Amino acid sequence: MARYNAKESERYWQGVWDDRALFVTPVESEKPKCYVLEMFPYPSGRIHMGHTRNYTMGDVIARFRRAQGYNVLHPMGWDAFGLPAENAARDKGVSPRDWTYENIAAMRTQLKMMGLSIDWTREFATCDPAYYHQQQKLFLDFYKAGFVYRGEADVNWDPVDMTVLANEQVIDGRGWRSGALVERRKLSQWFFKITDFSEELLNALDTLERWPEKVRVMQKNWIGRSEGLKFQFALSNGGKLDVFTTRPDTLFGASFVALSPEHPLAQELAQKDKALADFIVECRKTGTAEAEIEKAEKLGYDTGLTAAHPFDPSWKLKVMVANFVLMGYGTGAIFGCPAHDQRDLDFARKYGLCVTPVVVPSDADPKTFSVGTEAYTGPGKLANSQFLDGMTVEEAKAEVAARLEKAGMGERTVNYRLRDWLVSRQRPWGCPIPMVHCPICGVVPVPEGSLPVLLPDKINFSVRGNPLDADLDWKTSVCPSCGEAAVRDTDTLDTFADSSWYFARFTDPTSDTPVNKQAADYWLPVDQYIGGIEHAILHLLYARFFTRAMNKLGMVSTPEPFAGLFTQGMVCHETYKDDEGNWVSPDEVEKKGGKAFLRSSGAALEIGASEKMSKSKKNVIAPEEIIDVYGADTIRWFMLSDTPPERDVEWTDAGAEGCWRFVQRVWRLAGEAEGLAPVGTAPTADDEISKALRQATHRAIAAVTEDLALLRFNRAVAQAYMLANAMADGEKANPAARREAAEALVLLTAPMMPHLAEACWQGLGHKTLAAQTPWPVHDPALLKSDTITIAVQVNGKRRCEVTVAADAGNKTVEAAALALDGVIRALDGAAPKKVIVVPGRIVNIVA
RNA sequence: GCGGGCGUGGUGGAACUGGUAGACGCGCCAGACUCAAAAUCUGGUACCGAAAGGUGUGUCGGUUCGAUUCCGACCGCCCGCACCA
Repeated sequence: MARYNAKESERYWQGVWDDRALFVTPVESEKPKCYVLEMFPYPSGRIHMGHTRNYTMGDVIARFRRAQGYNVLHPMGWDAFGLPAENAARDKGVSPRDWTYENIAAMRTQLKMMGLSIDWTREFATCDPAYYHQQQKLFLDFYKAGFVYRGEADVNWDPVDMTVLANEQVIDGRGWRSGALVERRKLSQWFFKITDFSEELLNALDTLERWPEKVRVMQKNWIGRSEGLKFQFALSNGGKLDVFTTRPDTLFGASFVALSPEHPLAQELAQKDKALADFIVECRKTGTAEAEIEKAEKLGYDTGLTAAHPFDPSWKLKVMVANFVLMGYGTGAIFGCPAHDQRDLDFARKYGLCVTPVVVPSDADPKTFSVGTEAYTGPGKLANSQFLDGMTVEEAKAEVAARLEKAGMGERTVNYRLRDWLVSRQRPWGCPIPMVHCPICGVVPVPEGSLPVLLPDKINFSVRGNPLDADLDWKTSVCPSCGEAAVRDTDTLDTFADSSWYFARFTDPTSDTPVNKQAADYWLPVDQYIGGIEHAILHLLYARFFTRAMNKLGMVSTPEPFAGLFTQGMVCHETYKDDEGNWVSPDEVEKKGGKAFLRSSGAALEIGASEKMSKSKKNVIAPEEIIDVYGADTIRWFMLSDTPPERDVEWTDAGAEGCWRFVQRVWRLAGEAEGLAPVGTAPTADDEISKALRQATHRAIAAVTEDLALLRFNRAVAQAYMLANAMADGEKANPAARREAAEALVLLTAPMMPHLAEACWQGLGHKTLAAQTPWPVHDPALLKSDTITIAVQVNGKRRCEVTVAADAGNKTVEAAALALDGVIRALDGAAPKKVIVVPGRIVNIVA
């Protein structure tokens, strides 16, 4: 029999699917819906192994659910705005638009070679004017609803390139491109009011049952809810100072009050105090580099002001400015209780402030309990605290809160770590913010009828700063309100905005509103979303925020975008280094007996750890080369085999060859079954071998169905191997049973190796397509056997096994077990004290 | 420091809610076919032991008739957050 020609076959079947528009999703359907989505790619120009893993998993689910009778939506698009296009434009002198669309065309071709069952009629790129037109409408809808506001923000400003930089673009305090020292500047910027949704976003995490626990925990920590008390200190200068604390119980242990260097009061005092101003500048320097923060010494500056203790106005606390107090959390001011907070303790020890324990552990004596170099943060009873003495921490918290609230000096509040989302970017390759700045009317939204605000045809990258800002033709506009000359907002939206609602747009990508509610309500939420763990917080949190905001505006009915989330692991490969320490690419390497040599010279190479494929370590394998050699089905099968999908997988040549062998094996097994019995022959099990084969077939159907539903692809793969092995054992089975097994093998592997399945299915004499064939259903009667073999233990140690009738009673099983030679030998004449029989599982004899 | 996860053969990994540890793949070994090789097929493969048997899921202890699974302590690795009051 001829070997399977993957290349030819794959091209052929992809053509057949295309011609029949097999994966174009019908608008109306009586079937239950299933929306399968993988995180859409950035159009870098070529797909990498990570993409093939991600999209293969999604495709398996899409094909599996389609076969099970679901109406499946499985679309694809492009996250097409962003920096790489700007860099390419600047470096190569091409337009970012052309560069992006050329990359999209190249990647689309590569993805199509994978044989993915995607509805390509719904494809769009976020840089399509039609898409960002709707995004601008959405922005204005959010603006009208109060979800968008303009505020001042501290940003990383590169004074040479005259642009804002993202945090990761600042290296050692300098711009990554210009090398200039980055300044912190206060700029007026647009914000999305994600903090309005803090509570909802947090609470709803509990409803996301099909999300990884890990991601939910990360989001929970990111939102960072803490309950506490906000209250006021009266200051010696007559002013008031708000502080936030989660430990109001420790108020009598207070020994100072501290302000953030960025606190308005600190700033105000610095205007008349040169030394304080210098101190604040000093704090700012150490404040940026992340690694240093950990080791940074606690520094403080005594303002000379004092604060009166709320329960004893004669008790004065020093007001310090301290480098460890954050302006962005709470009120930017705290009271320090050194005995029960490590940071406060470090600070107090350095500046000689008093340390009074007010919470004493239950096993310690309040009279002698003291705090040395470690703050006590555990539970205990209050002491040295007047009316709080003897209370538990919880009781004391409530008492202090109640008293301060009653006195009008404070209130219980909930604080969040989450901050509003700054979306302004001084970048030319993004969605223009549809706002106009008028010298008379101020900030005015562009009227809906004047949308979209299109990007200019030509973007000049030779100017300093944002090309949109330098493009006077583009920038100049008129005020929609008064008609006077005005300028456009030259900022664009953070590209995370683009990916925050694309899943909703896919449900009707041509709608002339951002979403078509009817379509969105039919399809949303996404039933299975698949992507990398690196998006655990930002993308997924932003998408949840957008969905909630759209929900509030009545645009979609679902509050959550993704009912099921799966985060797949990375694709890794061994690394190689030559004797000079240079990385060597796998295609220059020859491996012999577990050692690596340079193919060109034969020089020995050092084999390093398996790491995520990356250009810098040169350990990249190009998917198109693998497809070229083995075909798409082999690479798909590899991506699903062995390693659980959430873990990192290592690409190996040997593994790929193993997959290729299996492709051939399935082809051969199907070919052997071909002429045995006509299509549709009812299988019978009139002899032992046929019965065993039929049982193996139906066990495989049951197992693969369950495994695929739970995304346990590696186990589904193992089940397919087992069925193939059973077919080899069942060569003597009757023709109908062999055909049944072959058809099951083909259909069960069809979602994973779809081209091979079509070829085999045709070979088996079918006129229909495997992709349109219903999923096989197992016969429960064939999962049961007449006899079962169970293990027999003596004192918990396995000694032998016994084969009994499946419906044998415990007494029968017990008697059979006790009669076994192995048991008699192990008992060595002793009488069994107790016999435990777990039906169908085990017998344990206690001697 | 805080939070989360993970430790099983030469190797990737199976083992459902405590019930035959090592499914399935890779690798390796042997055999068949072949002039030979490749491909393919068949068998074997946790460790010690000639065998009987013994030992084994990071380490130590506990619960249990029975523990990879549950509990406690420790060791090691990975990920996330990090002066959040």
